Amino acid sequence: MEYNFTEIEKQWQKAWDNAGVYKVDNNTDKEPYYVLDMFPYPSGAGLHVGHPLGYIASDIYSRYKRLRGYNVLHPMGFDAYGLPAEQYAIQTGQHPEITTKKNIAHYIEQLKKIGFCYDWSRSVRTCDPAFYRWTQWAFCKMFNSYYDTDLQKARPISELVKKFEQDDPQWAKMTEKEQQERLMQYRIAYLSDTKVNWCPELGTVLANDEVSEGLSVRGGYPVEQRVMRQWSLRVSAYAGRLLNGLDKIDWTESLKETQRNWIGRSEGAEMQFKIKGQDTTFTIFTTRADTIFGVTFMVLAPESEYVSRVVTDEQRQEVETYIDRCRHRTERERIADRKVTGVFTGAYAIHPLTQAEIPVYVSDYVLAGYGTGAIMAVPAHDSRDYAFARHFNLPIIPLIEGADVSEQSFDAKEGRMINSGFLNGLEVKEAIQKMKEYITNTGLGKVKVNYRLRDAIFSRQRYWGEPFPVYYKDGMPYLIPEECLPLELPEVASFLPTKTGEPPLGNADIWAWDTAENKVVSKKMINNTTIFPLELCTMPGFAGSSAYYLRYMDNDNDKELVSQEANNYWRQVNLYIGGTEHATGHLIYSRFWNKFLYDIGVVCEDEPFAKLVNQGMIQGRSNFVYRLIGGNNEFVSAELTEEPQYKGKTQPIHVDVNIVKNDILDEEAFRRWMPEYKDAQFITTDGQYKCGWAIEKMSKSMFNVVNPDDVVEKYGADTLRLYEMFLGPIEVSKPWDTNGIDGVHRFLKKIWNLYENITDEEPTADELRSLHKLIKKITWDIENLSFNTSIPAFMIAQSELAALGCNKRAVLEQVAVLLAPYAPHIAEAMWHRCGNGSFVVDAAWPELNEKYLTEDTVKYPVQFNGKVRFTVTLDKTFDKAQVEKAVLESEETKKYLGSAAPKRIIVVPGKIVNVVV
RNA sequence: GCCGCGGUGGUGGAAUCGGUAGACACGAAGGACUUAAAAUCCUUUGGCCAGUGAUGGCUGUGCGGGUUCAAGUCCCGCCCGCGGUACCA
Repeated sequence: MEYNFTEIEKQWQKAWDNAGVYKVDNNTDKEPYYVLDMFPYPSGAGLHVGHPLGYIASDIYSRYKRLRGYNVLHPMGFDAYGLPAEQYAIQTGQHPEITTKKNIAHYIEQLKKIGFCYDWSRSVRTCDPAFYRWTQWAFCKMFNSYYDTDLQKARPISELVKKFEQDDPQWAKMTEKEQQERLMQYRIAYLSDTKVNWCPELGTVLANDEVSEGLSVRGGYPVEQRVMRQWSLRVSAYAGRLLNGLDKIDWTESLKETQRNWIGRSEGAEMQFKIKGQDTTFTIFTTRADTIFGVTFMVLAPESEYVSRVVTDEQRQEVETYIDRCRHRTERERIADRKVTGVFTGAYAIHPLTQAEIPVYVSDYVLAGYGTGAIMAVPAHDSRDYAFARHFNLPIIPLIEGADVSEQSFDAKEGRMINSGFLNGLEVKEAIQKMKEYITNTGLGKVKVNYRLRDAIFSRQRYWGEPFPVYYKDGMPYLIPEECLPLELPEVASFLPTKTGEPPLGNADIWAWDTAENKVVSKKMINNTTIFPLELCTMPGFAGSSAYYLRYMDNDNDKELVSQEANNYWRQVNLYIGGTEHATGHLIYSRFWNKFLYDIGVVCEDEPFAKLVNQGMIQGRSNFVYRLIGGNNEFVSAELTEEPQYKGKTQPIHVDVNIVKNDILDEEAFRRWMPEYKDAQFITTDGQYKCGWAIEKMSKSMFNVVNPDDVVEKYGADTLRLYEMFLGPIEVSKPWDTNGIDGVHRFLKKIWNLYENITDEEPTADELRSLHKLIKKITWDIENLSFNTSIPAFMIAQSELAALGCNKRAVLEQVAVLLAPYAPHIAEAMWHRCGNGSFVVDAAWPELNEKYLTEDTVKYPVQFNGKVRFTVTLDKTFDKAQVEKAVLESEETKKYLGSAAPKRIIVVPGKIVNVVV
């Protein structure tokens, strides 16, 4: 019977659905195993062939684990808040909720066709009030917590209040507002005036990881610095734990390294400097305390609060002009224009050791957000200080023996100290240590660890996000009661900012909080005694994605984010698959969020994702046609474009890859493709028009987008799944090249043919050897996530079994189970053809029996001086001496040895023989 | 600049612990079946050299060295590509 994939896939998807085979229960005696895909943002374009790559891999792994007897949680949901839907709403007036719902429905439909074993009843979407209730709830918990730096964990803010009441006599005298302001400096979710990445084009602030080279990652619009009152999350408090936690998790080294760099731990010292003639001191941070004798000037960040304190009257005007200029420069301009700039403040610091007077400058190469926003400049040993010193003609004192600083600074931390008083003669590393001891002992400063990681800005001036459960009384934020959650997103007349520049929620009429009635009421009723204005910002994209994996464990619980029982059962994600692009965003925020929930006792694991694999990107493979310049709609076949008569006279044009097969253009389809090509003429060598190709990003404008639906329709879901795996290792980026898909499809046709006239006869030794070779290989592959190498193994098994004419149930049944994780539909049909009534997902993974693999003989490659010359087949039981003897006696050996005597013979039993002549 | 990853036929890739490099697939060439096409099947297919031929020899995993009986795999020094990050003191 012919392999009718359309029928098979339709039939079994329906049967699985009806039987609810993928429903996951929390109450079983089975071992749990949690496999998760990073959930997608449902864009209007739908899935392309690149999206399912990771999903297929995780699906194979999930199905395998299930066959091995685990209770596997393998859910899918949607990261449904985000900019595109809102931008679309602004342009068309279509409510983001409607577009989002439509897009999600489309995604689900596409995903279902591929035959994933998701339990759809556990699905979540971040824009669902039943879901974002818990996002808001976590925010409230963060608002009501502070980070105890002694215990290194979050604790209730009420504990801090108690401490203030006991230890600080001032506390009781403060007004409520003053107390709230003080607490705000400790809360994990806090409000502050922050310098933010403001994107005027998007009308919102962006987190650091949403900005790249001064442009917004989404849209590529310029970003500038602005001070705004914003919500932030105190992620930086967790920097140490986020760093140390990396040692406990099984992620790729490169991803961990990216996070380590992002967290950016650096150990150094903070030192105090006095200002000459003033009662002011300021603190700097340095990792090179040893270079203290080389300090020839100091630099403050333009935003540093020290600036206004130290600046002299004569310099004030100039300094203010400079600061003003810095403020108006966008980050992009700063990056583009690396010219040295800065101004003298007129102030001098006193060198704590030499008492020398050191000029204090302001320059934007010092960042306010890092360390103390002030540095001691050592031009001889820091390239940035060097450039500054050169520009302003400041002295440069070399501190390391033999360092030539006439052309550039010597930044390496090596060599012997000179010009450095009591540090002279020491190696740099010793000098750093000694200097740290010195400043600690003399009280000049203290040893300090700094992190680059900054707090995450948590406000967005946007509509399509989670509302903050916050109202304002006397300018201070208060939470709405927990039992009133979720605070639902209100309707607005317009998705644009208001005329007065408020975020879109400023357009909502019903958006005030009645503290007496505990409900949302009309803004008109605000009286600031019982009815207060609500927060107008919404939460950023990473809010909803930070704890979604917990929700799948217990997704219809309306009492808790996740119950203790469900969390204690599933614990954490065992295998997480997704792209590297989330290395410094989602994967930091999620770990932070999880650690916070761990601190407050909601989850039992400190790390959310035990093992993480990054799937590579699927790139597009574009095709080109070559239009003859000045020709009459004539197109030159690719192989002719370098011929003298056409060279340099053609223009490559992207052509839709869907009308090209194996780089051969469907000429008729091309003429129909666009009106302008209606009378296209083709110049070819052999009547076939050959297209050129290139690897590019998969995108509409390159006409290289391949839709999985089309592949499923043409070849079936099983072929798509197999082929995506066959393309190469899961973690490597590779182009989608349909050229090889026929081979995989042919394999499925061929294996299907084995399942005719199945008998109960005893399998032969050869058949069993084929089977067990396959069991061993596939098991190893899946355990090691090496899915690409399994497909050849299946192909080889198929051809071996076909050659043996195998139709034995005992063999074929097992092959069906092995294939089931990869190609579940055909495997189900094969399983049933073997006479089974149950579903193949409920079968048991085949047991490997090594005894079927052992052979009586070994084929030894025989090398002479490392070159393989021939092979001999010898008894498996032969020891080294017997092998050596057999090889030496062989006719072939005489040929290669001639009269010479071998110097040495290496025998690796079971492997190889090397004769050294 | 720094950090990370990679470089194997015409193409995607395999070689999992240092042990026959190029499995498997695509493409290409030739052939069978067919009125023809599609589908299917068979043969050949890293390069070079010799031979009518079976075959034999040399060479070959980015480049140059090294370790080893043996290197795609380990070590040292380069080159190239990709990704991340960047005034982080």
